[in-house]
Order: sequence, then C-alpha cells, then structure tokens
Amino acid sequence: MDKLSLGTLGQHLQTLRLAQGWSLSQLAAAAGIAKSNLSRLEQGNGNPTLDTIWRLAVQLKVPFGTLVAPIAVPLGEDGVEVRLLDQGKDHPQVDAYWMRCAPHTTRRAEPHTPGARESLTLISGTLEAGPEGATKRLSAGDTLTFAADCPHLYRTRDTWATLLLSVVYHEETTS
Amino acid sequence: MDKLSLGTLGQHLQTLRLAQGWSLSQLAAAAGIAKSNLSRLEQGNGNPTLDTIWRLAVQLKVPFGTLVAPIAVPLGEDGVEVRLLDQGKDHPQVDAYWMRCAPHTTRRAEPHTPGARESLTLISGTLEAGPEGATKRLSAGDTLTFAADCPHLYRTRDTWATLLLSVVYHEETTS
DNA sequence: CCGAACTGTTCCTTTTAACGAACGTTCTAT
DNA sequence: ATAGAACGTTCGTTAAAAGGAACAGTTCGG
Repeated sequence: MDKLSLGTLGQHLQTLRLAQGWSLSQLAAAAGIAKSNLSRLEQGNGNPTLDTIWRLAVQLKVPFGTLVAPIAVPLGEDGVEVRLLDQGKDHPQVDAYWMRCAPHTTRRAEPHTPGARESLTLISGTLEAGPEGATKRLSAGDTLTFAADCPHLYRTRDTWATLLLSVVYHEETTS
Repeated sequence: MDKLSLGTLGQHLQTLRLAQGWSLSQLAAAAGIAKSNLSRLEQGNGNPTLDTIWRLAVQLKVPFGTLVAPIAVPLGEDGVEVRLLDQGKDHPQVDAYWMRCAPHTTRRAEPHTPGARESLTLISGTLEAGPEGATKRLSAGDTLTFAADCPHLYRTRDTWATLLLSVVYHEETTS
C-alpha cells in the first residue's frame, strides 16, 4: 500500500457522481454536506473527514474503500495492482486478493508453501495463468484452480484483466 | 450501508494495534501522527481525516476499508453481510462480492438471468451452497461453480463462513 | 532509592476542514 | 430581453481535527 493521492479521490468522486446522474448540489444536499465542501474535494484539494467520506459513500452506494482506493488507478511498477481483501483464520489458511493487470504484462510468482493451491475468477478481460509451462487462457467469468507450490505466472495480451485470487495454504481437504 | 460508528473504529483500531504488538506511542510515531490524536481515536471520540486513517491503515497493513467497516461487525437482519467488490465491464458481465454468513443462517437467492453461473471460494468456515436440492458442502479453501438461473441458497451450520462470490451473467464461453 | 524510559492520558495551541453566503454562468420560460 | 432557477465556483467565518507539551502511572536497571 502506497501513498495517499487526493487527486484520484476527486476524479473518482466526480466519475461516480456523474455516472449516477447526480448534480454536485444534489449530492451535497442528499449527503448533508456543504456543496463548497464537495466542490473542493472533487478538485483534488482537501483532506476529507471520515464522516464526510462516509456520507458520500452511502449516497453513491459504493463499498467505501472504493472511493479512496479507486479501481481505475495507475498501477504498480510491474503493471500489476494487488489488494488484500481478506484473510481466513481457519485451517487451511486462505488469503483473498483482488488483482488487476495492465495489457502486455507478465507477473511471475514464486512458489508458495508445499501443497498450496490458487483459485482465480476473472472479472473482466482475458488472462493466461497457471503453473509455468501449464498455463490456461481465461476470459471474463472463467475460473481456474491450480497448484501454487511451483513457479506460476499471470500474463495479459492486449487487454486489461481484473480477477479475484485466493491462495490456499497447506491444503487439507481434497475436493 | 448504515450509519457511521466512531466507537467501532476505535475498538477495531486498538485490536489491530495490540494484535501486531505495537504500543500506542510506537504506532503514532511510525504513522507520523501525534499520539494524542491516536489516543483520542481509540477512545471513540473524533472524526479522523482521510490522511490520518490512511497512515494508520498502511502501518497496520490492512486494506483500509477494514478499518472503518470492520469485518467482525454485526450483520444484516438475515445474518448475512454482502459487499460489492467489483463489477466487470466486459461480456459476460461479472459481479464480484465478498460475503459473510453468521452461524445457523440460510440465505435463499432468487434465480438470476438465464445462463447465469456463480463461482465461490470459501475463505474461512464451512458452508453448504448451490442450487436448491443440489447443494454441496464446502470448507475453507474450497471452490464451487454452479448454475445460478434457478433458486439457490447458502447455509451455515455452527460456524461462520466468509467467501468470495462471483456472479457471471449470460454465459458466452463454455470452459 | 531514584533516575530513566516507557506506557497512555489530558490539557492548550495551531491548523484546517466544513459551513454558508455571495458570486459569475448557463439554460429555460415568460 | 429578462426574471427565475438551476449549475459549480470562490470567499470569509466558525467549528473541530491535528499537533505538542506536560501529566500521572509503570516498569526497568544502577
């Protein structure tokens, strides 16, 4: 997780507002905040209060984190953006990630612990993924499960790819 | 999405800090905020700035939304909490959800559009899910894909269940 | 026994986010 | 044309969040 970008929040805020047909004045009134406040936020200046963000997120019907860590954000150095969604506390241990890959990028991943497996579901775009040498091509809606205790990779061609990724350590069940 | 609870944030903030072995002074210093600020927040008073929350989330290594919309929060009326993670823009259309079910609850879902399928990955707990009459039992790390154009359900027994859920509308590919 | 280093809290001060009114625009209707 | 009502902006004021120092309560070691 990197640095906070105020400009991104502003852009994303405005995008969401327009997409839902709100005017700035309307949204401000509905959220119960001054429109001068909202105006400043959309311009990228300002450092909103949790209360303010919350009120806006409710009106825009977005899961909150979406507002500040926008999905359509410039990515990391390797063209891949990864967010930890949740971590299971049971056995086997499961880590859930949201991942987004720019076009024409390849991300190589080190082997995880022995017996580890990965499951992924493609949300949009196309992707080639799996153990090195045994990758599969996926398109939106497809799912894939493969052994992750060996080097594996994710590769895009000329499209973006967004996916959910779960890493299952120390597999116990065999279903 | 309901109202903002400041107390919950404070509790959750403190829980995370202690779980990672930080002292209040240490965390405040590492995050670059005044410890008086952090102290007040943990007590449930105050309405932190986005910058403040961000700095804390980075240090605590949590995906941000986790801080303010804690995972261990009381759930909806039916004992099920659902958050929209992402929506694909391609065809087929894919909606990605994070879902958490309390013990001993059953959630029935209406059929989606014809040809729709669902894929789910269990992060923790155990769950029985699938088309009504053809459900399967899952434990942490398991995945399941089933036709969702008929009534289907999710049922927990004596454990919580957390899972990722993808709804794929109007299936085009058949892989 | 007592200073030193730490814990977390409570003040007071400074900074600044939020408010509310006024502003210049644009568009519609009378 | 012109009053009206929207739009989004900019400004000065006010309320409050963040900073900083002093505080009492612990846990050390000499």
